[in-house]
Amino acid sequence: MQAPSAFHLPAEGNVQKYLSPHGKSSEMLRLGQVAPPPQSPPAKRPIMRASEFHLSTTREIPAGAETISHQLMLRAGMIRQLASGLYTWLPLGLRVLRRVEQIVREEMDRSGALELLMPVVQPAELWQESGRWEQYGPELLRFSDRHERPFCLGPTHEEVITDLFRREIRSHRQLPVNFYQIQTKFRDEIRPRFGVMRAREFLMKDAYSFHLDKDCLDRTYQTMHATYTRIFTRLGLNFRAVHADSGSIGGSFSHEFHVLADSGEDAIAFSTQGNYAANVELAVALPPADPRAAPTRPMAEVAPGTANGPRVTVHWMMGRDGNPVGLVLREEHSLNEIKAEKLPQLSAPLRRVTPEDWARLGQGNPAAGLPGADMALIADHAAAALADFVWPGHSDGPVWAGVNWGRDLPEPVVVDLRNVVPGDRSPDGEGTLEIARGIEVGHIFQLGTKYSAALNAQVLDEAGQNRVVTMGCYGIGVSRVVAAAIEQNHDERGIRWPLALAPFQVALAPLQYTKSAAVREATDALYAELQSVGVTVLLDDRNLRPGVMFADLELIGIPHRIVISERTLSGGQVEYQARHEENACLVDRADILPLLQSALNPPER
RNA sequence: CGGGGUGUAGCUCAGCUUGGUAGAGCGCUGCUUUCGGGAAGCAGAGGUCACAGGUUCGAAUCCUGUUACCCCGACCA
Repeated sequence: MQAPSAFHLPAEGNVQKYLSPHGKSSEMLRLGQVAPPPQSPPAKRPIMRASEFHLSTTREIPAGAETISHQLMLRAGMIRQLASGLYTWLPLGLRVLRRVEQIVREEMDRSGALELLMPVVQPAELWQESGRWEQYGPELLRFSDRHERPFCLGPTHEEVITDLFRREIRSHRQLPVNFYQIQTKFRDEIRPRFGVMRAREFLMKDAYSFHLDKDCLDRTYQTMHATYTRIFTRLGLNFRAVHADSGSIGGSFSHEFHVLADSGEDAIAFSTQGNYAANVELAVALPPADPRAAPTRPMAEVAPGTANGPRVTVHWMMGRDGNPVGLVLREEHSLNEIKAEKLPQLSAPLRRVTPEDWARLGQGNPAAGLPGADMALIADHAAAALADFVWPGHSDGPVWAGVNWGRDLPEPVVVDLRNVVPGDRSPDGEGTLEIARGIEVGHIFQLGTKYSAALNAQVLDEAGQNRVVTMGCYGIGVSRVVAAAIEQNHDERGIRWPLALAPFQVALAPLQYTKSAAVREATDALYAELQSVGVTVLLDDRNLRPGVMFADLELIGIPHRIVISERTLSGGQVEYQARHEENACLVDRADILPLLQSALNPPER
């Protein structure tokens, strides 16, 4: 395209008058009012022909692609890897990415948030001001410009938005405000993997809201919760919003949005009957309903194989005071390190006691014996409720059976220490917990004043006093959503896009397109009809053997396929198959348009 | 950063142990026949065997170093 640089490109609706050699434009030219661009080529109709679209599929499973979404994105020709964690989006993949982006944008706009765009490159000063220049690890990619001034590539934009806010917003009357952007992020992940699922460079929607008080923040937070729910619903994904740990970004209150898929990296627990849902990292394990039973037998040292009774395991952690603390759980339960890290008795980055530590402390490994009364013990509720239990011995050595709290061991501090397991009582009291795998695609936080205080972002309140604003932040991993959608929607033949994400809604698959005039005419006519009612269509004019063409269209996951052949055309029919259906069906040519229109516009749920 | 693995044709891989100047399948180009589920025949194109150094008459192959990518652990949307 040769857009004449001296002129604005005409808006699409006005193209005609500029292009017409005889119409208004020449009059206008004569009148000397508007100089049309010289000989702009006619606007090209966006016919999507497979032969011109660079479909680039492969049969082989690419080496080094572990997850299904990564394999399928490579096989379907959606992405190509440039370097570790860096991907090019090919035309097919970009169409899907844009679909996600557009739905996110529409719903954010609808929520009242305002789109802006911030730089990827950020000056170190802001990060020094917030303290994160030092806090953030090596995943913050730092570099210097030609003047030796330090910069970083933005992994997130709290500093930049807070800086913008403090320069722009003066009065509480301008609040609340919620700014968002859809922008490339860079995190120098230690180990990028799973394709765009965990890339170093990725596309993210991040929003930041500003408020004078917590109530106002709460309202926007709820609005974002509802907005995210709308977004993932519109995307056609099976998802859940769960309570979450607020992680390193800090803050008090947060929800994660997970796309459910067996390959997900996170475990999420949710109530079978109630509304409770939480990341397993955070899910509360209720104490057993029944109190501890009384001891019934004496403690005895026995061989490991002969011990009867419930067993416990002990995790020795370094305490804040430098002495070991034993964390006791039932053997069938696993330690929740997030919960453990929050215990005031333990050192803040959790650290296991090493053999060297024991030696330095002048103590033998207590796994070789029962801990004495001077050893600090913290037990999980479930372990604390045991009686006559088995205490572990040293490797193959003897164990202690018939052990009881208070009699053979000091009464422990009792807390929630373990990961929940399926069948646990739900913390909301309704039903029991189930556990599913999820892929985190969204996260909403109440940040509080962490950044606004550090960067001194204040507004004047009603009383004319300066007040530090309180903030929320709301992220969606846009590029990750694409991969997550595939993890959730695929079969042995390839991708099965939810309609909202599909790169094309309909594929036309003519047989003998270049040989049969009847097929070509019928196909072109159908193409034009579909396009005129706004359906996105891919016309596979590659004249491939049917098997190859079908396999390609199924691999790339187009939801609806119409096969046009002389055989069915002679009976006035075409063949229709939905991607998620097992079999095709014959449809009268006259019925195909209404059929597709109803398939593409399902009634509101 | 630890631990492990792999770099050979566009893709997936053999060849390396035992050194002798590089192969298969798929894909790609041309022609012919085929044409409703990844066709067949014929003819072709395509590789400084990741890079550098060394050993050797001779290195994809043996040695040393470097580098890239992948997998397992701590980070994260």
